[in-house]
Amino acid sequence: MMQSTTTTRSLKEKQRQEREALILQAAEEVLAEKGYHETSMDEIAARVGIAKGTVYLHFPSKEDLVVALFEGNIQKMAQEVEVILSSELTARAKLEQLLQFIYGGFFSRKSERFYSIYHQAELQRILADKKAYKQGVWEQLSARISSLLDEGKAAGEFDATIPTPVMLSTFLSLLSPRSYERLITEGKMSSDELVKHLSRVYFKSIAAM
Amino acid sequence: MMQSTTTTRSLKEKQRQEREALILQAAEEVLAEKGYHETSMDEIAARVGIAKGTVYLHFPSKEDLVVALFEGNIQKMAQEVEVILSSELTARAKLEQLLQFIYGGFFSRKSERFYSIYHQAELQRILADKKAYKQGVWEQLSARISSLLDEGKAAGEFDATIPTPVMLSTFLSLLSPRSYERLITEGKMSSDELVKHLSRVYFKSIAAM
Amino acid sequence: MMQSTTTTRSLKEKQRQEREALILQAAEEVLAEKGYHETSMDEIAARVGIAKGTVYLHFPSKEDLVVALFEGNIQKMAQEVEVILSSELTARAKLEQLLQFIYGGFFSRKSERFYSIYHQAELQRILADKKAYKQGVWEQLSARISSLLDEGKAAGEFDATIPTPVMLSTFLSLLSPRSYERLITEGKMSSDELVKHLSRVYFKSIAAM
Amino acid sequence: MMQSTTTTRSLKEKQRQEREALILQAAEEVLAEKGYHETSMDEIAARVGIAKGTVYLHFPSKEDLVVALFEGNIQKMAQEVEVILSSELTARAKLEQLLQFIYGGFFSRKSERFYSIYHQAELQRILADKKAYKQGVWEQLSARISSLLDEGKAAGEFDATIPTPVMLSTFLSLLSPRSYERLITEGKMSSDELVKHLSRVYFKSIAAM
DNA sequence: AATGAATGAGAGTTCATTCAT
DNA sequence: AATGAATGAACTCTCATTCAT
Repeated sequence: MMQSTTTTRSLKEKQRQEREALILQAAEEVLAEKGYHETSMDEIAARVGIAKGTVYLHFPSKEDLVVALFEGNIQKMAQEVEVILSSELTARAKLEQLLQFIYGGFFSRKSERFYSIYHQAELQRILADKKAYKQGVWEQLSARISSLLDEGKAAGEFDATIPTPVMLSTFLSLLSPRSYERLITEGKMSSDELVKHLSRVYFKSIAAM
Repeated sequence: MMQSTTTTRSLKEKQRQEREALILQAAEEVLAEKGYHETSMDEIAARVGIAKGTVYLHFPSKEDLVVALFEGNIQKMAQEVEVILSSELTARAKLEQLLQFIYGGFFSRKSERFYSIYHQAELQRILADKKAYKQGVWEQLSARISSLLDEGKAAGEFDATIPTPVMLSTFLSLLSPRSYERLITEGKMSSDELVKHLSRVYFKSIAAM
Repeated sequence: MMQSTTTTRSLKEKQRQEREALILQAAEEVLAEKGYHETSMDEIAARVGIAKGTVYLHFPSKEDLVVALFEGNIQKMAQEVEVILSSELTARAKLEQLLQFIYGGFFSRKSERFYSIYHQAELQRILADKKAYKQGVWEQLSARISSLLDEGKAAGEFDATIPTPVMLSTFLSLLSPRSYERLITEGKMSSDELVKHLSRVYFKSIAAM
Repeated sequence: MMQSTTTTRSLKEKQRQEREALILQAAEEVLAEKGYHETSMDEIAARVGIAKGTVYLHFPSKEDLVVALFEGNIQKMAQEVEVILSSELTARAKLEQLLQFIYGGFFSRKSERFYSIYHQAELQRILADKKAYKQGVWEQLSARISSLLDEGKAAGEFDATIPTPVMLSTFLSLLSPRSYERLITEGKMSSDELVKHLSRVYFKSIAAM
């Protein structure tokens, strides 16, 4: 009896979370396609195949919906990045893995879209108000990579005459693949090849002489 | 009489163009501040100090207004770039000048805003429909730089084992200064210093060995 | 067996009526606080501690719920009034008792709220459609008091030159205590004192000369 | 030239005010019929024969619309009342004029509706937030009448043993004609007759003995 | 040519009501 | 019987666009 209740509850809870995931997924799709303002709650609901009101059972507002979308994605990304960064590799190897993760694992499967959404200026404005995670996650990542670059300099791997912020920025620009995207989507090369080239070019650029 | 009319006409025409410039300038400001959808025709008109209807005498729609804005900016930029590219310098020197132009001349004065607007995904969608100039200008620029890189390879300046598209992408990412912007605005370095560092890093990365 | 069923049934029936009473009570509270349209079925259910759907098992609609609320209150009030009116007192004494009942007994305990709800224009509109009880009860009360006033006139207690409808209206306005309420809630006087003053003033106003 | 501009401007301004008056009038009608929450901006606009958006050109929100409605009415009423109260009459005569004004002049023409709207509890809640005028006008009126009653007591006109707040409340209840309304609308008597009766009854009730 | 009042489609949001569990 | 997730009509408000003046 008790079990039945518990079972029922967890079943419902599971269904609830599944639906929430579907909503987030649909939102992600439409947002990537149309951007924040041209995405309507009606369309998100329609894509999931539910009524508009139902979306509001899960997210109290359109803003909250996209915030949840980002928090989920950023959380997941941050965790996987953390695994890489806390491994026992050289600075260079960690950065290479990071690139591989973004382009191969994370990016090409899921975050192609994530990036395309995340960089929408309209969303930046919305998310800016809820800085918590942005500073809490993005800034953290920046700090971690800066340390890594400094370690590399100390270990004689990297060129100490290049300011770390410059190294960081050029690396981050590799992680926010605006231009590189095209190379893959236009079929000029595979993501593996691209990562190989970018790694090589990047490490050559910052290598100690 | 005839002359008077002509004079009047050209005077009026001049006023008209001045006003059009004012509208474009106001639009640029508000777009940079608020993004496409949160920019209202009302506010643009108000900033110029004219009536909303008057804006429509110059541009048939909000979309056309921003398209005109970009066409103007891109045209100007393309011209100046052309001067650099058609000079008698080495490939490397041309690319360095290009960077200097973006960060020093064009970027810091005017295109800080241009870039912040241009990268708004909402606008990309709008502009995508009117590909004409995008392909006509951006693709042209890409093609010119690709040739330049190939020349450099041929001249033994650049590393021929790096695919030109990769070189191009990394160079273009230097021209679309997302991350680099911060370094300047946060006061970590001057735009001159930044360009120096970026040039050095970039050419080191693609240098022939 | 039969008895057990009956017992069970009456037990359930009793529980049902208790719950119904709780719903009505909760509805009364929220309606008094927020008015009809700002009262949601959700909040009523939440206050009772049951599900929204359960409320609909007792009342087929929000409208029906408030109609039931009034019918209950008016019924109770009518009964108690009837006791007073059918007693063996003089017209004046009956009217005094009526005032006392409203302000002391009924009003201060329960119908402060009843009145505050009943006078909401939004509810009047709803109730107007279901005139049955309104005419059936309120009009009845009016008729009874009119008779009483006529009796008083006949007995020489009241001033026969004042039209009975006027007497009735002024008396009814004492029973619908809009302005008088404040005197009590602002602590200017007790409800007993207020009734004493109102009685005195009222009977002075209609006294035979 | 200048005159033409001025004329045009004042003409437009006049039209604007006329339309604003039409909107207020329509709002008044619908509000009286349906109450605040069942009144939609759509319906108000439809009654005026304009688009919904046009209403928002005159009033920034539904709330502001009804606030404006009341401020206008209360302002007008307050002015006329002030004329009466600052005249050179006896306390009693002033109060009689006040009654006449409400029932004859103001009430029967315009404020029958005003009262029916003003007493809607839903509106009270809205107006409560913008107390300014409520306290500024209604409380002022109450204070003025209290003084008047005190003057009457001092002059031996009124019964000093009745607390002024009680006198005030009974008088105010005459001014908020809930029950009296019926006497007129049901054709039992003219408003003149009603005022005569109410005056007589009221002053008899508070008369010094 | 210039104005800005007017328009109305479309957005986000709420909530009484229904119904599968 | 009881639940509460799902529904969708209806609401307020915005703003690009039009057009009479």
